Amino acid sequence: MSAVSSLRAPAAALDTEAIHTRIAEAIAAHRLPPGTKLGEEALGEIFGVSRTKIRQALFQLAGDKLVTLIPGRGAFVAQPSVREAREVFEARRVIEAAIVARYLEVANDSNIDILADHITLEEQAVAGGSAQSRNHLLGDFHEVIAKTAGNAVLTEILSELVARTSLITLFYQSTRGAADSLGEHRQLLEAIRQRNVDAAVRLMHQHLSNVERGLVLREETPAGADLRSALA
Amino acid sequence: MSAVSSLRAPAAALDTEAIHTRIAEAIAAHRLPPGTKLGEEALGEIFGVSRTKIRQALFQLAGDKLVTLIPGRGAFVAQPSVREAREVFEARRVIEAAIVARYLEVANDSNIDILADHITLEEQAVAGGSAQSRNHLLGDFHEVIAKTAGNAVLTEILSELVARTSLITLFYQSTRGAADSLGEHRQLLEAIRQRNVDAAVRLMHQHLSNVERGLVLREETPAGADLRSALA
DNA sequence: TTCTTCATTATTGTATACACTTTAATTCAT
DNA sequence: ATGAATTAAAGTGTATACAATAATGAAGAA
Repeated sequence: MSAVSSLRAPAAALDTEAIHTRIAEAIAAHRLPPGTKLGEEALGEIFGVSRTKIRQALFQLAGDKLVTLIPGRGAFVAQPSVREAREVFEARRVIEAAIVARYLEVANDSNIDILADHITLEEQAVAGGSAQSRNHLLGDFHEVIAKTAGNAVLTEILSELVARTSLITLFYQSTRGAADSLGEHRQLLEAIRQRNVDAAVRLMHQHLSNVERGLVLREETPAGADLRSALA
Repeated sequence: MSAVSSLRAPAAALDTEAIHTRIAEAIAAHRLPPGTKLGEEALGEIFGVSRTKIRQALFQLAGDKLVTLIPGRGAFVAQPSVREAREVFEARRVIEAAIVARYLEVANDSNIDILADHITLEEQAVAGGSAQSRNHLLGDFHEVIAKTAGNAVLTEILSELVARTSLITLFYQSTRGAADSLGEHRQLLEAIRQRNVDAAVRLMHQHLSNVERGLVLREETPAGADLRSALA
């Protein structure tokens, strides 16, 4: 590839999946707050594609429950209800208790070291990183465990729930600091190192309940954000 | 509405969601076997809409893992791998164990009567119904419990897993009769009537394991089916 | 001013046109 | 007759045009 082409080329049109990922990440990273209008033409201009691909991506995002489609009105970043928030946390407790138990069945020492490294990253982000990278790493911790546990179906379900959790914690302004979650992750790692299944399951359950308890579960309606600065 | 209009009208164009549902049901009901090519033009003609809506529906179905999208080649009814089959059953055991426990917390006698009525329908279908209605009712049993348990997030996840299970049991020709599942459903109902949580959870777990064990988990590749007769 | 009504504008919903890729068929060489 | 190469057909990927719907704003009446 020539330097000229990389300068002048219109950046090889993104496909539907790439657009889906970009928007999903922007929502999870809190760059697109709940309620934001996702106009098709505006998104198409940002990504340099026609509305066709944008619409497909928005349909997929609606399937992920990250976006709400209102017929005739358009797409908006989802505003999870209090009920939905509680249900997502309960679902996560159910699934992640099983995942952490399975993790302890299959994980070897090197798997556990990878988890420890991840917690080190969390520590650095809590110490000096952006709120965005903190949130991302804290959610990723759960996905790392799931991936090692080895059930791809459960892992994918959890990924969707983690993304929804990110939306929930923004919408219901969490009163918890990232340091609280980090501490609980450390405790969980300790139980894992000791191969204590009961303790690990219990800690995972408590951790998720603590995060849920940290939410201010009242109905509110914040405003939207600027599309271009969030995505471009 | 006049009789004339109902005779002549082109049956009010179906929307994307309706098309999605129709195809999903056809797959779950085994009228569209795994591997069947889902041509966009053919589907558009069947439903009387353009490829635009068909494509949106196919994208959604791919998200449900009922359809596989191969770039440039088109959409095909999914052929779940042996690994995926096992993972779906494990996921169901995890989720449904939690659901049945929650069910016993919230269900009143009238809820349980509804479940009993459902089993009566299963008995009738096993006695004299079509294979199609038997399969549908046997899967529906699990969804009825989930719905009563009251967590919509878990219920929706389970619905998708039940649909995938339907695909799996067709692809890996089950050696079990519907009567086996019916018997296990009856046992489960009995435990529920006695409000025995441990027994109910154990029976649900065993039931799902038995269904999985009834599968012939080897790789195979059956042929496709005729679109029009399955959907029109 | 404030509410209602109507015209205008903007945006979504759908179909269609075209480019490009894959598949199939036909032709030619071996 | 078999297989490779070429050409035609069919189908998917994307953009765009048009129709239908909803949001916006102006004008007029209370």
